[in-house]
Amino acid sequence: MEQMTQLFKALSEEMRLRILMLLMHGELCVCDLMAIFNEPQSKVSRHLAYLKNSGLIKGRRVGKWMHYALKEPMDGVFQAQLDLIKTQLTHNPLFEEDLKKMEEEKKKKDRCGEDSAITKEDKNHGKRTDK
Amino acid sequence: MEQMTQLFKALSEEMRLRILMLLMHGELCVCDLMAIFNEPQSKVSRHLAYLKNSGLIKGRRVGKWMHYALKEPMDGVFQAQLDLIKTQLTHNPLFEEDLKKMEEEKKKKDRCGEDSAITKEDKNHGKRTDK
DNA sequence: TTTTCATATTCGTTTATACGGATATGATAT
DNA sequence: ATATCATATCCGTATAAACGAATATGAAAA
Repeated sequence: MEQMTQLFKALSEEMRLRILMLLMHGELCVCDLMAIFNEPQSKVSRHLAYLKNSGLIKGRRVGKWMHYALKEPMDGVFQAQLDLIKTQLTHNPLFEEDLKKMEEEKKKKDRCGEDSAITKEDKNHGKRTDK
Repeated sequence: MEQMTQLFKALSEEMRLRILMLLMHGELCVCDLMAIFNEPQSKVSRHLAYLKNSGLIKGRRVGKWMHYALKEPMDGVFQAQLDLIKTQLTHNPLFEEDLKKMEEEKKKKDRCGEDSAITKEDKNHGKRTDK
């Protein structure tokens, strides 16, 4: 019950909704989100912390960057809510714009942890940092 | 967008969720809700006002009573959210208990505006509404 | 080790919510 | 008109959220 009200509190703030909508398409790091939203770092991090505390997302460290993704496995109730929200908000111009900016951001080579996955050996001389 | 965040704010409080779950089964007046929740009148009215301002419910005056019901027609996005919430919360003990108390409350004859519906003409033609 | 970079967290402040008790309002009853 | 009833709203207060700027932390680079 309290988990439920906490879920809705997490969903009741615009930036948090925007973050969740983006993470439905995959992992992102804080610097990506800062670039996409053009918002100060403390604000982005604060909302990420809120989402994490609410049980919606998880973070993992990749070198000096923090990558965030939807929590896996996601609570069934939460998942159903996210599915619904996705259908309801996907065609909203604000989110479409965010998505477009995200794609552009991902194209940029030499982003934070490079393309979010591969390419770790290059800089780490073959050593793996995790995963 | 703001309508969306406002919706989630409305859903992020326990009593407001309980009220909505009950109104899915039909109209109720403030005094019913006070009795079901055993909570002070100002608290119940405050949350009803919040739900009304959020566009989820409407009130109509019936004599000296105010009857509240889900807004009709309900915004499509809102309706989908309520449908989902209903499936997710129906089997929660708290809401089951509320529902049971609601039924008991409805059985009580000589409630506020009688059985929430008909009986408008009767009492407007000189019949007593309490006793 | 020292510096730098990405991010988290803290600080002081502002705004929003929530609460119970008290009072205002609007309709009916006397 | 006055009283009463059901409800809305206001009061003072308490807690939670939100913000940008500043600072702390932890990993990598120099």
